[in-house]
Amino acid sequence: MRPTIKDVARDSGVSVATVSRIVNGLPGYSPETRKKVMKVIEDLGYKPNAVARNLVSRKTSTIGVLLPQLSSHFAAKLLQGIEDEAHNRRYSVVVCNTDSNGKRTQDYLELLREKQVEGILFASELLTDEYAETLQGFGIPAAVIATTSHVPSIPFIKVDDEAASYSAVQFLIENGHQRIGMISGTKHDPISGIPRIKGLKKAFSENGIPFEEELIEYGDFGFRSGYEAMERLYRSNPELTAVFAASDEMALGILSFCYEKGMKVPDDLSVIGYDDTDIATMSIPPLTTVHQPIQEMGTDAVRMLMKMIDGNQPESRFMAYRITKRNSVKNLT
Amino acid sequence: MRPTIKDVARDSGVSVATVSRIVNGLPGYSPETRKKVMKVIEDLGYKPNAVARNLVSRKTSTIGVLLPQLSSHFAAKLLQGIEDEAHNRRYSVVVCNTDSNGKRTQDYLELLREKQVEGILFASELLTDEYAETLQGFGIPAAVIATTSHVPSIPFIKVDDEAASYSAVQFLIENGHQRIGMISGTKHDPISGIPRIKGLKKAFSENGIPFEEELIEYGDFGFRSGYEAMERLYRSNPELTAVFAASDEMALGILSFCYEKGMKVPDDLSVIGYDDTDIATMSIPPLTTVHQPIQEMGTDAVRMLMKMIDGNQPESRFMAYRITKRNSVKNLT
DNA sequence: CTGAAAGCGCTAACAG
DNA sequence: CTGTTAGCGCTTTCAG
Repeated sequence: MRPTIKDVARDSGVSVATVSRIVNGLPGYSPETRKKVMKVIEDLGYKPNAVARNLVSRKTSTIGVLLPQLSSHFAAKLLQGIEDEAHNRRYSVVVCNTDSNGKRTQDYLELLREKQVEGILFASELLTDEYAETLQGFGIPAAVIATTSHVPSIPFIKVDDEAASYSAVQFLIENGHQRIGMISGTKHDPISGIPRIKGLKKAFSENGIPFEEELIEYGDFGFRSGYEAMERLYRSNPELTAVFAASDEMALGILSFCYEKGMKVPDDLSVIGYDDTDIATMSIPPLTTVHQPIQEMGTDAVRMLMKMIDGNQPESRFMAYRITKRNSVKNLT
Repeated sequence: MRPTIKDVARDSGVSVATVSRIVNGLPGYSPETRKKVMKVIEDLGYKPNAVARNLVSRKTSTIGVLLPQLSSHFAAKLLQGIEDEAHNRRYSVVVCNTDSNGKRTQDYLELLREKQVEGILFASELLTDEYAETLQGFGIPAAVIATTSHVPSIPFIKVDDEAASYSAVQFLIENGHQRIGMISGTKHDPISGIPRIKGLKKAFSENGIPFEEELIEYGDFGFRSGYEAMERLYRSNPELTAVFAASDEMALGILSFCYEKGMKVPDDLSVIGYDDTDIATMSIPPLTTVHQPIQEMGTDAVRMLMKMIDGNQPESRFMAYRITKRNSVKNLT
C-alpha cells in the first residue's frame, strides 16, 4: 500500500491539513513543522494521489485528442505539437484513434467526458452535427484542427484549403504550365477534397484555362492511391505538363509512377504536393509542396483550448500556408 | 453543475446504492425501479464520474507511454499499435514526449505515478539504471519496447538487432557483394548502434571479408544525417558496391545522395535499410530493408503489460524480423 | 500557526 | 429487493 497523506500526518505528528498545506506550498505552518513533515514525506516516499486531488478540485489537467489515425505522418506531427504545448501548460494528453469510425468516435467522446478531461481536440475529420451536438452537450471546451466547424462554440484552426490550392496551381501557371492535372483526395470530402478542387478551378478560370472533369482523378491521400490515380490520369491525359496532388504521399505516388514509366520529374512532368511533411524532403527529386504548419497548428490548438478552459471564447483561425519550393516543378518559361 | 449519482437517486426516489448497482449492472433491484431510474438517468443526462470511481476502485484503466519523439514514423506506428490494443482492453493511453531528456523523463514518470496509471511503457530509448530504479520504486508494471532492460521485473520487447543486422549484411553478401559499407546510428548507442555493427562484423568474418573502421560512418538515424554520412563514406570508400543503413530514413538519405551524384541505385550501388516504415515503399527505387514489426511490438507490449497488471510476470521477447525485398539491392552473381 | 470536520462522487459491505 | 453507512485520499473552510 502506498503511503497516503494520513500516514505522513500520523508519522510527523501533525494534521492532514498541515501536510496538505505544505505539499501544496500554501502558507500556514512554521519552518520547523515544514522541515519535520518534509522529512517524513521523504522517508515514506509519499506522493500525492492525483485522482483524489482531481476529485475535490474537479480538475484533471488532462485533455483528449481524437485522430482518425495515429500512424500517419500528419497525425504524428500534430501530436508532437499538441503534446509539447500541453506539457508546457502542465497538462497531460490522452490519445484516441477514431479510425474514422462513428461509433468508436462517440465511445471515445463518452469516455473522455467520464474521465473528466478539461478539453477535447478533434482533428482531421469532418465534425458531424452529431459529434458537435454531443460535444456541446458535454459543456467541455473543444476545438477542431485541420477541419471546419460551423458551431461557434467549437472553433477551428486550419489553413484555407481553397486559397492554398489556388496558390499551388497559380504557382504552376506562373511557371508556364497550362496543361495541369490534379489528384484529389476522397471525392466528396468537404474539408480537404472539394475546397482544393475549387481552388484549382479558380486559378484555371482566372488564367483562361478551360477546366474539364477528366483533369481530376481521386485518391485517398495515401501513397498507393496516388500512384494508381496517376496511372488513370496519365492514360486519359498524356499531354499534361504538371500535376497537383492533394497530399505529399500521393505526390510521391506520382513520382514512383513516373520513375517506372521512365518519365523524368520535373523535366517530363512537374509535380507539386500538399502538406510539406518530412517525406517531401526525402523524395527524389525533393518535392515542391504547399506547406502547412502542422505542428504549429497543434500547439495553437492547445493554446486555444486553454483560453476556453480559462473561460474565454477564442476565434477560429486560418493558419498561414506557403509554397515550399524544392525540385519537382520545372519552369517552362 | 453536472448531475451526480445523488441527483439521480433523489429524483427517482431511491438510494444512491441502488443507482450504483443499476449503473454497474450489478444485481439487486426490481425491473420497475431499474426502469424508473434509467429514465431519470436519461432525463438528467447523467454519466458516472470516472475520477470518483477510480478513487474508490484504485484503478484508472489508463497506461502511460514514454517516447523520445512523437513525430517520427517509428513512434507513430508504435503508438498506433499501443493505442489499438489498449482500446481493446478498455484502457486509455496518455502520451509523453521525453525528448530524450533525463529531467523531462523523470518528471513524466512522477506525473504518471501521481495520476495512478496502471502501467508504463517506455520506448526506443536506453532504460538507464536511474529510470529503472524509479520505475521499480513505483511498483507500477512497466515494460520497454525496442530497447533492452537488464531488470527482470521490467521485460523488454524488441527484435534482436545483432541478428537482424547480420541477416541484412548476409543478404548483401549472398547477392554477391564484398565491398560493403555501413551507415550506423549514433556512435555509442548500446541499443541500435553497437549491436548492429556487431552483426555486420560477424557476417564479414564468417565470409572472410576483412573489416576496417573506415567502412562505417555514423549518423543519427535521420534523413539528413544519412545523406551526409554517405557523402563521407563515398569519399573514403568510392569502390563500395553496397551500403547498409541502420534506418530507413538514412537509407533514403543515401538514395538522395546517389541521385545527386548521378549514381544509379541499385545498378551502381545497392542499399539496404532498417525498420521497414512506410517510407521504404515510397522511395525510388523502393527500398529493400530489414522489417521490424513495429505496430505489433506496440500491441504485444500492451498485452505484456496487461499480464503484469493481472499479477503475472511475462518474459522478455524478441520479435521476428525479416528482410523485405524490394528494388534497392542488385544481385551481382 | 494548526487541527477538526465536511465534503468531492462513487462503491461496497452490512443490515433489513 | 433496498437503504445506511463507511470510506477512497485529498482540499478547504472554520475555529482556535
